[in-house]
Amino acid sequence: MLSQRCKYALKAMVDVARASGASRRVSDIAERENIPRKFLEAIMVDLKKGLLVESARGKLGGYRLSRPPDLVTFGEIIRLIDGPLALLPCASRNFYKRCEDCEDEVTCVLRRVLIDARNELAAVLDRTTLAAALAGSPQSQFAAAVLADDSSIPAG
Amino acid sequence: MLSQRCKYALKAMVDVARASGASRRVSDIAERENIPRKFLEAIMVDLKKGLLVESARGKLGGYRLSRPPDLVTFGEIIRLIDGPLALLPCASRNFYKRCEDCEDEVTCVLRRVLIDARNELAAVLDRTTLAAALAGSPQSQFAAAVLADDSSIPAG
DNA sequence: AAAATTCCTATTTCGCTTGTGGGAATGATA
DNA sequence: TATCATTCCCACAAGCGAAATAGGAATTTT
Repeated sequence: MLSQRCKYALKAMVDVARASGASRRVSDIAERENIPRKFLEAIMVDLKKGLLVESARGKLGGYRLSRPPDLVTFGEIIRLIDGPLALLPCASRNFYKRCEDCEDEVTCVLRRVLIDARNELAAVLDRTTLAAALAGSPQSQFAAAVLADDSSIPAG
Repeated sequence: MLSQRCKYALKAMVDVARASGASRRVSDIAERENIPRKFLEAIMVDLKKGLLVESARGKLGGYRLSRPPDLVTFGEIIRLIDGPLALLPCASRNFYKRCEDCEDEVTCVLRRVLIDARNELAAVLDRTTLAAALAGSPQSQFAAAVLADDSSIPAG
């Protein structure tokens, strides 16, 4: 399950994406999406640090996407806020961590299954972009190819 | 991510499945799988209440599967211990709960995406059985058909 | 009767999540 | 310059659940 924080982040990103390039204020997003304002402020800072949005301060300030919405995937947002998509760290690609209590990870039956599961889940989330979601149809192979991040993959 | 509890449950179920019908003691499972014994005791009781295993007390006591291993899926175990597979309750099939802060759930863009995600994830976990996992190949369409539990599905 | 097991109840400890509050830094406007 | 509205930063508090641990009751075999 996603954290409340992550759910808010996703809703906020969808909201910002709807602005088609324009800026949106935190207070407006918060009111529209029913998110506590101060809490959302902190979340937006995280999204900014993750380079998913850009910000402007002052009277005409607000947040806007730092990329076109067809280049921002749900998987990317979720990883930034909540971390791994996989059900266990040992089955994660981007947040791999060895299973402490596991004798032999390579032959671990459980891990094999959970890697299958994570791959299917990641396939959906890394291919579905904000643009696709707003358009209704869930596909954008282009973004999936562009955004594929295959760094630091465990051997086993 | 799965809880530690759920990871232990999965490892224990795989361990019990390896016994091919025989009983296994909690202390043996705990030692083999590196799980705190008292903690595992509580987990096994949960698995028993969920009808996934049967128990015998006393000197020759222990746990065994209550069904053949090709009729026990990973999805079933995870749901019993951790609850929904979906990333949000409003995208869950077996643990559906309305999203409080959501104005119109039917048209919610986020929910549509997360339902896709949950369906892909559930497809893997509900079709992969203990038997299939132990055999190495991940498929058992038979079990998926038998165990499909389509009760209480939200309309929207 | 003794030993070994499952099973039940209570408690503890710890860290994380979900916020709230105050105010500093920044930028537009008059 | 003064004012106002915004992002941004820091601290903290309350609550909650997860992960155990402990002790012993109930049950079954020998």
